[in-house]
Amino acid sequence: MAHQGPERRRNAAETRQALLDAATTLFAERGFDSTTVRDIADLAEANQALVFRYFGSKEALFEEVMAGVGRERLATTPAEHLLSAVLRDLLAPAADRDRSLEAFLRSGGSGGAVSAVREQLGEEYARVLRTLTSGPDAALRADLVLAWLLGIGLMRVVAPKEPLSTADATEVSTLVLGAVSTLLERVDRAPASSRTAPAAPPIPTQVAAPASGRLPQET
Amino acid sequence: MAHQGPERRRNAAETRQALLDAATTLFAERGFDSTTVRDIADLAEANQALVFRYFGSKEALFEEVMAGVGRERLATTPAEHLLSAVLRDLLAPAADRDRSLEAFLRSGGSGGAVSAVREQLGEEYARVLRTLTSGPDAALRADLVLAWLLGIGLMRVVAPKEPLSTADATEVSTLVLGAVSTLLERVDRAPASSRTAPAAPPIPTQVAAPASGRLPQET
DNA sequence: ATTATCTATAGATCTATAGATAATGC
DNA sequence: ATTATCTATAGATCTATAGATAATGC
Repeated sequence: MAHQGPERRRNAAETRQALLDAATTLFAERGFDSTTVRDIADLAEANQALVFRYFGSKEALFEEVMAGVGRERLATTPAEHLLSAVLRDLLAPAADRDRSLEAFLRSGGSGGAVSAVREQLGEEYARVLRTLTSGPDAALRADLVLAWLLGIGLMRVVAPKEPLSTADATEVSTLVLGAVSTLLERVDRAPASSRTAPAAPPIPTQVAAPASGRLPQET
Repeated sequence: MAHQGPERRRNAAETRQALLDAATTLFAERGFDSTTVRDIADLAEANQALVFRYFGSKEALFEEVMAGVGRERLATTPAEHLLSAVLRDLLAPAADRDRSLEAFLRSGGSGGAVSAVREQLGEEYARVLRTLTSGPDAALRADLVLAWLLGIGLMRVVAPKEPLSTADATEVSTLVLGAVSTLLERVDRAPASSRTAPAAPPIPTQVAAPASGRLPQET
């Protein structure tokens, strides 16, 4: 019950960040609706009114959470590794997982701004995945791959179900990447378009090496 | 604003059913948290207190909603058609869709009893899908298929994303069933088990004929 | 003096219950 | 007389704001 960790000396920037971190954790664990502003402030060991001072509203705070980690990875991961990077992340222990995806999955019931942010993030992932395949229905195939990733996240985290929720990450990746490469490569339906669309780059069917997303930046 | 539809004469059974239907619709559209008991009563044109009289609590009402349509189909659909049946349902217009799946997807942030019901429904689907494949990791493969279905539902309904959200149902089914059959059939990793486990039944790769779930029962 | 933080509270919910009312069946 | 329905409200939230307090930098 006692305070723990180093006392923060009055520092707006640090307090703001502590609130953002606490919000990320709680939105991921309980979703938007079930998380109260007071819970967030308590976890951050800050005053509840500061949430409004620093972010304006609970919804604006959610937007900022969703704009965080996930987009960093999108920007730094090459397209052909995105799939295995997301899979690896999804299958990692909760501590070093990208919590914004969980927040996404647990906030399906919230409307308004929350809903808008959710859809926007989906667009961004799909755009990158789309570059992995070609042909007339490339976008649809890419969406299906994204859907699979979301579904796996759902069954590992939100509605945990054995054996998937505790299965070995490599085994899951192998199965998924195998089936996905089938899905992305079979473009033999419209041979006429083989000249318009260049061949899609091959999808690595093994788990990629750890991404650089979390490495400290060096000069 | 005026009442519409035939006035219900005092009839507990009918009122109860009207509340259950309204709850199914609203839980599917907004999730558990964002739906209020008063919304449900209003849609059912009933008094708010009757929700508690007939169901006990909001959570108990949710449990009853989730126990409905989805389980009917589970009981009546042969395993080898479940996959395409769920797909067809998922891809159908909102009006004749099984709303309990949407309620499931939109209630990821709710804990307690709601969470328990969610996990239980997942178990039941997975158990049926599991019969479609064999080998040491059959259960894992079945989970992955279920995850895909959930993810597709998510991107069609909860976080609608073009082109998947409006894509032709048959086209989606073809793509998914093709990739899934690859996933389920490749059991060549453990040849020793080919004697213990009988060959899995073939997965139809076409959309099945309309299920019998909604046909009126004849004598 | 500036500004990060805290107190107190308005105002709007929401679930759930107790007890009153009124329509039905005998 | 029975019981389906309604009124009124308790009690517990929750987001958000206004204004007070107190730690920092000059």
